[in-house]
Amino acid sequence: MGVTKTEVFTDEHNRIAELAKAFAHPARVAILQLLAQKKACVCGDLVDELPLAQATVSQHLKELKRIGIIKGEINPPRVCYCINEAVWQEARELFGSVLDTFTPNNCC
Amino acid sequence: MGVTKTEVFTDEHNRIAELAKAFAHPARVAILQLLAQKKACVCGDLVDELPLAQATVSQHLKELKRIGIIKGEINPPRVCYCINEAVWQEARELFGSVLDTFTPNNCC
DNA sequence: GATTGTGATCGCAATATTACGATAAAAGTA
DNA sequence: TACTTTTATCGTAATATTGCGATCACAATC
Repeated sequence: MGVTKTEVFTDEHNRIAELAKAFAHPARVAILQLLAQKKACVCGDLVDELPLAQATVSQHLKELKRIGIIKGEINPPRVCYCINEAVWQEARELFGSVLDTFTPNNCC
Repeated sequence: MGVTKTEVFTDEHNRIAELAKAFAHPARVAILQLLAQKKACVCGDLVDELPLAQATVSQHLKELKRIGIIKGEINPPRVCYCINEAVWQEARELFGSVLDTFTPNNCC
């Protein structure tokens, strides 16, 4: 297999998993952090900051765009990437909804 | 390839990515939520709650245990799984450290 | 000592991910 | 039109992940 059975899980669980995937690779964490702190924005600048080939960075950007957490604005010959504020907020809320509902137990 | 170049990223970025992986699959989100809300604890109960085979659930539990976000206590013939509070807190802090440092921009 | 209940592990198949060189695409510039 | 710059995409290779049936391991119980 290798294919996740998304259809048997709730939409919320699938969405949380998808948003978590955005952060589930160190390069993507680095990209998101650079964009969030506005230390970079243009694709080429991100490539300069990251120890990865241009093709690889572009691929990660594509995945982040697919998830929706970033958006790109073409500014020939450059492309400027930015955090999608609404989705960023969605991530905060969904992660919070899971992480904040932990009640310590004495079960084990 | 298929192998992440962890050595070229910071420890923090790698750790965030690893913790995010815990949430990067809907089954694991469901497991973590069940444990956080204490609606299940024993492995068998988790299997009953999830639409996956026992072997698959066990594998996800192993991965969560490897990451450290859950711990298991053997209680023959059962095994009781619980959230590792310290790591749960670590996740909250690290995710927060990224998600809270977003300053809206007017770049694009 | 055989049986039972519970969970871990093995082995396999299928798909996904990561990485990168090479090349294409797009739009401006000479 | 040719050239340059920047980014996307293609193709490929290697490794990782997901899923499950079958089996193993362990301790309790009969």
